[in-house]
Amino acid sequence: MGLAKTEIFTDLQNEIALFAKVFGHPARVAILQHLFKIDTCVCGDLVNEIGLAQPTISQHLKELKNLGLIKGNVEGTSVCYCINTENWTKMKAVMLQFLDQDLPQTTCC
Amino acid sequence: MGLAKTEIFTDLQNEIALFAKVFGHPARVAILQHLFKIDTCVCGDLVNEIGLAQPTISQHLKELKNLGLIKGNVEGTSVCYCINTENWTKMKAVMLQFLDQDLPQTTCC
DNA sequence: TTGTTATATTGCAATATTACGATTAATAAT
DNA sequence: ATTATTAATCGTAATATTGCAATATAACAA
Repeated sequence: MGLAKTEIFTDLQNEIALFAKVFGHPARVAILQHLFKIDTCVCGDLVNEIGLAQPTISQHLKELKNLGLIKGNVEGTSVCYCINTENWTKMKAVMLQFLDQDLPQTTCC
Repeated sequence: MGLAKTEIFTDLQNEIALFAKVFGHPARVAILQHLFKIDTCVCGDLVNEIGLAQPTISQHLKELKNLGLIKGNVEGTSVCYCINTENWTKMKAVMLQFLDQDLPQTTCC
């Protein structure tokens, strides 16, 4: 199929999966790390920094923007991107809750 | 293509993406949540619990096992699965480092 | 041995993802 | 106005993912 049966899972499970999915490509990880490092930068900088073609970077930026993790601001012919700190914090809370569960005491091996 | 250019990214970026990718499907999130909740369970229980076909669950379990996040133990005709707590802790450290970066002070909008 | 149960593997169809060339749109500079 | 610059969009090829039916495997039971 190639299509997840989202309807049989909880909203939280689907939300976690959606966030995780967007982090599931090293280019998007690299974009976010770069934005954290230098606060704001234009699309062209990311193209140079990362080394993928401009349409490819643009596509990755779009996915990050769709999930609300970054914001873009048009400045002349450039577009300046930055972390959406409010949404990042919300996302982090969701992911931490998942990652930070109490480890089981019993294991099977 | 459908194939990430992993060679242009750092080991850490690729590692983060690999972990995130495995969390990028709600079935695998659900499996892990269930294992955290009841410590250990056999494959068949997960099939009932989650509601996907047995081969599908088996495939998701394999991916979690390949990344080292769960362990499987053969018990007669059943296989008992549990969280690999040591590797989970290691994974968590990597992901937290990524998620918990200091928020930028400057934004572009 | 024969059958039963539980899980893994194989094969495949449907869909999604990744990457990029070509093009478009929008602003800026001359 | 014309041209350059920047980024988004479109179209498409290559590959990956998801889900399951069918089958294989492995352990136990009678």
